[in-house]
Amino acid sequence: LKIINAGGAKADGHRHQDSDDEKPLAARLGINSAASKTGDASDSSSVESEPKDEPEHDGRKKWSTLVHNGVVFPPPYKPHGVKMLYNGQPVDLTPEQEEVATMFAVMKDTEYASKETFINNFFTDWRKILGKTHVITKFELCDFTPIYEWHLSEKEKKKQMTSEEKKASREEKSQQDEKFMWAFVDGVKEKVGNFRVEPPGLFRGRGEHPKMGRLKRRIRPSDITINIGEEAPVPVCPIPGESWKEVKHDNTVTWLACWNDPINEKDIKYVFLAASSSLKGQSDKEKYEKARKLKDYIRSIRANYTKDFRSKDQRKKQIAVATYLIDKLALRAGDEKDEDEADTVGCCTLKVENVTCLPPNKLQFDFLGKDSIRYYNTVEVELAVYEAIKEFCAGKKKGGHVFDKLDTTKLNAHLKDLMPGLTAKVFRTYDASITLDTILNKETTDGTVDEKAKVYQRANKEVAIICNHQRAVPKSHDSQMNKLNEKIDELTVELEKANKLLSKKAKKRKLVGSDGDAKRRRKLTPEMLQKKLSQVETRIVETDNHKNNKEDLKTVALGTSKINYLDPRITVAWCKTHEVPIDRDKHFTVLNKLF
DNA sequence: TGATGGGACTCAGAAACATAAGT
DNA sequence: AACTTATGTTTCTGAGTCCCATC
Repeated sequence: LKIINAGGAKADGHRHQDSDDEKPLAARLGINSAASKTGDASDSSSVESEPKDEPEHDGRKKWSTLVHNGVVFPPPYKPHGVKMLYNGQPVDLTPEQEEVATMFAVMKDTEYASKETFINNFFTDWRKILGKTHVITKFELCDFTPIYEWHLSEKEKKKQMTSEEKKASREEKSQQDEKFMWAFVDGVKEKVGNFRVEPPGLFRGRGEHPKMGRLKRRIRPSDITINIGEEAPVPVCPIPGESWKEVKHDNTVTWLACWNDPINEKDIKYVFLAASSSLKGQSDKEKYEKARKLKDYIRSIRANYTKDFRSKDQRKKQIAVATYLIDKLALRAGDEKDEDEADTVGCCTLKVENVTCLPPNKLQFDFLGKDSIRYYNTVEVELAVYEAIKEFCAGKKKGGHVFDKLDTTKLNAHLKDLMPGLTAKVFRTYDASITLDTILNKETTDGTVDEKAKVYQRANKEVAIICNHQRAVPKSHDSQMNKLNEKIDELTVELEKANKLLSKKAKKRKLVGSDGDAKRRRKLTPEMLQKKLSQVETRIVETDNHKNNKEDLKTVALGTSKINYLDPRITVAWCKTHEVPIDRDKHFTVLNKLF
């Protein structure tokens, strides 16, 4: 399968995928699924993993004892007393009213501040706090500038603190947080992830979220459920006179505390352990293990869906085509979404306007996916798939689902029949592993560690592109590019100068003959000049590479794939065989210990 | 049998922050 | 040595996936 890039708004120019998908890994990893356990540890870059199944764990019980200290609440609001203007006049606000006004004022230089939905939602919620009789009734007459300026000066004050002061306040904070940072799971000290309760603020939904700007109210102890071992002391509620909503002892879950999301009361926010904890590490490992297992099944899975491309059963046909897309393009499953969320789609929820059929057999995808990130890609597909998509779209009006006989439940149920535990998202992990492994094996050469690290970054980049991990162009990008260009110009001038000097000397030398004395009298011998010349040359090349690399990665977010998709076992094995120190990367250093 | 909704977990990019590199 | 700036890391919290119970 060839994916022809049509040049997206972002992440353009480098989409491609190997048609030989599973070759490199399959060749070395499991030949047959069950017996491959011992066989696959032999190869250099294959991965050592002993699936040490914890016999204790029936899959439901997550811990036997759990001890922790609960959560940290944000400090109460401290009024600043700076008066905003209404219709040109300063207005008095209660601390509660001022708090919300400040939340808005502070967002002045974000995109949100100029979005209608955001403003409307904010103003509606604020007016509830202002009360019906308050002078403030029209947003247009509000002037938040005084508060914004107060905020700027506060920021400046913070910046002006000496590094000792900064360090001191940092240490004080971490001392306060210390007891909340750790939990004991079955007696083992583990890091807690987000022990801080989310502070109140204005909701910052991604994309065109209908609820953006709504007030996210303050969370109080009476909102919070604590989950802790039966034996463990219940954390003291840190706010005097208040108490927890509930204390549970549920060892089938891993969370330490939870509360209902104030924006969406049916959603729950959890306090979990950090990624470095063994509980998280274990499920991470299971994820990668499942992706590796898929290699043993992929051939038959592909045969299975290829057969169904022409099925008379429309549902079977849709499952086949959807699976094909998920396999080839690493699309997300695409759950159904609520009306009051941003309008985004995944595979199962693709709408007819998201896919364009380009004869003879190309499909152009254009839709907003998770986090409202645009997926824009033109792909050459098997003719049967092309025809099927055309048929699915035929006669449906805008907004209609391409896969109307399908949802993620049905799709996953079918995948489970093909391989135990298989779900749609496993294909993304699988794709990432294949890509990482293929590139590392194909492109790593004997060279410096830096050169090898560049190869790794290339692989990381390709995975990010396949997963469509994009980022906004960094604010400083243009200025950085300009600087690099200037640097290159400077160096080029220097190079030319040196070149001229050199040829002048060569001429002179010709005239004088190869007189050693004449040479030595000069401060710069031709040899020295030559050396300088090549130094400048390499610096130009280096700077140019650096520049191109930066431009190349300006819209690619490498972090997400590194953390969630790159199998640490592949990385660690590669580091070992190519003598790249693992501790060049903090993330893999941590995971190496964990895995 | 399938729709609906709740629950728990992974995955997501931005922003804040810390540190290293460059001047 | 003292800044400034680039880069790497952590925090934050929103947005998905997928499972299960219920009707």
